[in-house]
Amino acid sequence: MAHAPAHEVRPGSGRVFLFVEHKTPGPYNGAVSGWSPPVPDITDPPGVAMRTTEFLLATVKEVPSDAEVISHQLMLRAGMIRKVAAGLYNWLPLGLRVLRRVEAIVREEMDASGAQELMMPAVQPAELWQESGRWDQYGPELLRLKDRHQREFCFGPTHEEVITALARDELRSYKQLPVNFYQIQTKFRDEIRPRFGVMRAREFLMKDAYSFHLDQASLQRTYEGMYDAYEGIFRRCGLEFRAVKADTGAIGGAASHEFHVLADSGEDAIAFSDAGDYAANVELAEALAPTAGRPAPTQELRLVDTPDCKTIQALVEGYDIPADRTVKTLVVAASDEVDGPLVALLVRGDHELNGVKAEKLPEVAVPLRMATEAEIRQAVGAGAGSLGPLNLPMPCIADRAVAAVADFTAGANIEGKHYFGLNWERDLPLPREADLRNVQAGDPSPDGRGSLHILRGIEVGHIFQLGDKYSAAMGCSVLDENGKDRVLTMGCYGIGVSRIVAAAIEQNHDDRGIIWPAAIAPFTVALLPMNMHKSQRLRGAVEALYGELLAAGVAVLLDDRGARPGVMFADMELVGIPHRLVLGERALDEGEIEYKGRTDEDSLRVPLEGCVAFIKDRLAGIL
RNA sequence: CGGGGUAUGGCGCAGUCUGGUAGCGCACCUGCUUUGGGAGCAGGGAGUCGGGGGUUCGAAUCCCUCUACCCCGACCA
Repeated sequence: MAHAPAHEVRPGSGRVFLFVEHKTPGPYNGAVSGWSPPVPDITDPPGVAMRTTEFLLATVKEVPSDAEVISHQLMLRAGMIRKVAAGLYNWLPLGLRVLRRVEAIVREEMDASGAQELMMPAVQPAELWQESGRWDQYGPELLRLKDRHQREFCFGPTHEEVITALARDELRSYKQLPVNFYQIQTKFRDEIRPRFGVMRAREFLMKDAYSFHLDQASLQRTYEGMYDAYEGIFRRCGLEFRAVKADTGAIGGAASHEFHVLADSGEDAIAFSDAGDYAANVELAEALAPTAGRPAPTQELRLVDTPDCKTIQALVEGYDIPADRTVKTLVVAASDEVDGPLVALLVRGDHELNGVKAEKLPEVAVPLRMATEAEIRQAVGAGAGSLGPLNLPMPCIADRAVAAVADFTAGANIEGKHYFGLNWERDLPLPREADLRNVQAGDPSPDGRGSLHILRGIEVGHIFQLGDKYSAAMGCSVLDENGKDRVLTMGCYGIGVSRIVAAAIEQNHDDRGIIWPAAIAPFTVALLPMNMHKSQRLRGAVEALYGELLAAGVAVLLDDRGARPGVMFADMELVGIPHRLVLGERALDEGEIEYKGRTDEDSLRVPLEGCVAFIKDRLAGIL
C-alpha cells in the first residue's frame, strides 16, 4: 500500500502510528491502523508536551525562605512542585514526569518479582481499624474523618487493615499461597512537623506491598525476594543506598530492613562496618561491652564542691577530667514493674542515650519520658545537674561502657557537689547492665569485623516480617492440606515514591541545579537553538533534529521560547536535563552541533548528520 | 504539645519603634533595541498590608482577639 509503516510519532507518548492496508472493510478485521501500544524504551519518559512554549517551565530565581534543604529548594526553583499547605504539594508537569518515571521503575520491578498490583481506597472505615486495635493505638497522626452520616473514617496512612480484610475474604486455600499484593497510592500521615518539602510531607506517594504465607519459611523467601527487588529499584533509580537492619518499631514483627539513600541531610543515622557486611540503623545497632574490662581503682573516693557544674562539658572543662571517665545519670519515668515512679539510666559522659533501647527495658515506661526537674528534686533533693549513682534513691541501670569505667566522676545527689574517683564494687554496687547507648563512629562492629562508621541516610524503603499481628486480630486464615484452619503470616514492604525524587536530588546536584540520574530525568535531551528567529535555515535544522530525536524514542525538550542563550542554559541546568544539544549558525555552517553532558566540563562538536546515533550511543553508555 | 518567630502584589523584602493614606528588587504585560551564560531603555498592570474587633480626626503602624505558616525540642515511614 502507499503508506510506509511507523513514521508518525506522537511526541513523548512512546507510540508510533501504524498504517495498515485494510483487506476488508470493518473495524474488527484484526488489522487496523492506529496508535501502537507504547514502545518500551527507558529513554522515553511519559508525557506529551516537549516544547518549552507548550510546557509549564516554571523556573524561578528566588525561593521561599522556608525551604531548608537543597532538594526542597531545587524542586521549587526548577518548577517541579508548589506548596498548597503545610506538607501538601502540587506536582507541576515537570515534577510529575520524574515521579512517574520512579513509579514506573517501582512497578516494573514489583511485577518482575511476582507481586500483583491492585488498588485500595485512600479513605478507610474506622471499623477495620477497630478490628486491628489501631483505631485507639494510632495517635493524632491518623487523620480521622466523618461522612455525612457521622460514620467514622480515616485517610489511610498505611493499608494493613484493608489488605488483611481483603485477603480474609478472598483467600480460602493454602493453594493460593504465597501471594504478594501491592499498590502505588497516596497516603496521608498528619505529621507533627512536616518539613523538607516532599521529603517529609503529610500527603505522599507510597508503594506498599503485603504478602501472605502459610509459614515463616515462605515469608522468608518472599522477604528476600523483596529485598532483592528493592536493591534493583534503587540501583535503577541511580541512587547510592544502603540496606540496614532496622527496629521493627510500633508495627512489630521479626525481621526488618530499611533502605537508606546516603545524604548528609538525612534524618536517620546509620552505622555500618568498614570491614564486614554489618549495617544497621543507629537506633538498633548494638554497642558491645568494652573488651578490655574494668581497670583496678587507683584513686580515692572524694566529694568535691563543683558549683555551677551542671553539665558534663562543664566538668570536663572545669576539672580537666576526660569525658569518658564521667557518668551521666538520666532519670526517666518507670514502668509498673518498678516500685517507685522513676528509674535512672547511666551512660558515659561522652555517650548518648538510645531511646529505642531504653524503651525495651522492662523497668522503663513506654513511651520514654524524661523526668521533670520537679520530679527529680522531689525524689533526690538535688537538680538534674548533680545526679549520680551513689546514694541515688531509685533503681539504676548502667550501660555496658559505664560498667567498665574506673575512677569516674558523677554527681553526688547533693546540689553543687560531685564525687570524684568513684569505683564500682568498692564504693557502690554495680547495677544491672544493659546496652543503653547509641553507637559512635569507631566503635567495634557488633559482628566482630572491623569498626563502625556512621552516615546520614534518607529512608526510602522499609521491609518487615509482620507475623500474624493483623491476620490473627482480623481472622485471616485459610485451610491447609489437612483441612485445618491456619492463620496466615504476613510481610509488608513500603517504598516512599515521592521521597525518592527528593532523595535523588539530595544526592545529585551542583551549584547550578539538579543533575538527574538518566533513568528518572524528566527529559533526556535539551535542544537549544541559538537565535532561532533570525535564521529560517537554523529553525529548519532544529525542527528536523527534534523530529528525528522523537522518532528515535528520545525524550527531548526543545527550547523554542526564543529566550537568550544564558536564560536557556541556566534553566536547563537548573532542571537537570542530562544531555544538551546547542545548535547555532556557525556550527550549522560546518555541519556540526554542540553537545554537552550535564556534568561535563566542556562541550564538544559532533557532526549534525550522526547526531541522533551519537545521542543513542551516549544513552547506551557506549561513548 | 512546650518555647521562639513571621504574616505587606506571584516570589524575596523595606516601611511598624516615632500613626498622616504603601515602596524596592525579581517575575509579568506592551514597544523599541538586543541575543553564546539569567539583557537595556521607555511605558504599564497588579497589594481588602492574614481575619475580626477596638483606640484615634486618621491605623500596615498602637491595643485585644482569632487564624495560618515557619524555626527549635519532644514524636514519627
